[in-house]
Amino acid sequence: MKPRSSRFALLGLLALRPMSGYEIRKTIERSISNFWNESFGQIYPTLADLVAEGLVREVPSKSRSRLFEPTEKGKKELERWLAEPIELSVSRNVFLLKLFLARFAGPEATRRHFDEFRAGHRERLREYAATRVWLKSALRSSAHLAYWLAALDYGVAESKALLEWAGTAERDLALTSTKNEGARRK
Amino acid sequence: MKPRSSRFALLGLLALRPMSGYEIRKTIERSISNFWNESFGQIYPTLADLVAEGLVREVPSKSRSRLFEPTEKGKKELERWLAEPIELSVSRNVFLLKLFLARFAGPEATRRHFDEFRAGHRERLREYAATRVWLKSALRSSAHLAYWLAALDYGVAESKALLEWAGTAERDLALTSTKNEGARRK
DNA sequence: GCCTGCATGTAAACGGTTACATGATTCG
DNA sequence: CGAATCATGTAACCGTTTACATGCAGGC
Repeated sequence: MKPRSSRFALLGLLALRPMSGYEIRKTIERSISNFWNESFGQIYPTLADLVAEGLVREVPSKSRSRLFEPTEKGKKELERWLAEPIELSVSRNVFLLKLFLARFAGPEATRRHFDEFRAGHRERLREYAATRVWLKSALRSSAHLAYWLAALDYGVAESKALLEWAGTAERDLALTSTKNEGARRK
Repeated sequence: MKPRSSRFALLGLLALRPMSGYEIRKTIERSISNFWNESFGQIYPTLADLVAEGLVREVPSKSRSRLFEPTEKGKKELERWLAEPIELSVSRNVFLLKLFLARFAGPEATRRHFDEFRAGHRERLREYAATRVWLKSALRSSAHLAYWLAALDYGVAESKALLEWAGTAERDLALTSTKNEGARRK
């Protein structure tokens, strides 16, 4: 995640079709917000940088929005970045941190975290299902479809697995807690 | 992840046993580095902050390392934080971003990403298995064991699911790419 | 006329990593 | 003796989020 991937995210989105900063934000929200986000405070300055570097150019627009598209150089740069190897970075997981320290909390708190965790992932699965239907009809002939479905299924696989894990994990925890009934805290 | 969780991570680790900044770093590396990391540049100033707020105090030490432990107030604060609900945040996923944009890259690049992705998760599973063995013997009587194993299993479940996903996803992609043989790019 | 959504941007603050500086201790 | 590791800390930088400021357009 280190090497300024925001710029490439923007570059990639503009490669789909010319867009304004505002449209980029909306598009992200509707498509990749499950694994990627950009704020306006990031988008507009980055867009200016990309233009300054000749990776993106502004195209004339009838409306008051400023449309941008990648230049040839920009497309090359995008391809280069896409081919670059990915270091799988460790993203912080507050849920796991709290589980790791759960001995210091009451069992009620942990149970609530598990409940919310499950609810969250069930909700995500519902969203994914809706997105899947929509994608298939809206992008019937798009060359991107297969990749976008694959990305969607990543989320589905993850949430399903974590839901299952949550079930067994909580049952296991209940078992050991009844065994050492009494003493809490360290 | 928003509200300064670093401080609580340190507080939680110090609740396990009094530690120096250096030891905190080492402990993180050996235990929760799969889902949490702190750098020295973060640890030492945060430790100073925690002391200034009366959540942590320094305990005398024979060696040249400065040992810290949570105060009563600190323990209370930790418990309070542990009970707080968790908003499941979206962490950026470069792999998925590249998959989403894969139409702009060559199929070789995508194949390589998948290979590395699989290799990475297989490696993780190997590490998890080793950690599991070690944990069970080293913490046989610890009240933390059950939680730590649960946290470990989270990673196992995730990696297993993603390995499976990668297999089917790549196969699906291969199918559609042979169907639309010829045209690449947009 | 007013509210919502469209639209662009800036400034400040934040959380975090990296690099640097320094020196003691331990072990081969 | 020299290298690795222990140990503490600071400064600079980076990417990102949040809040703020501004104003137009379209529909109720």
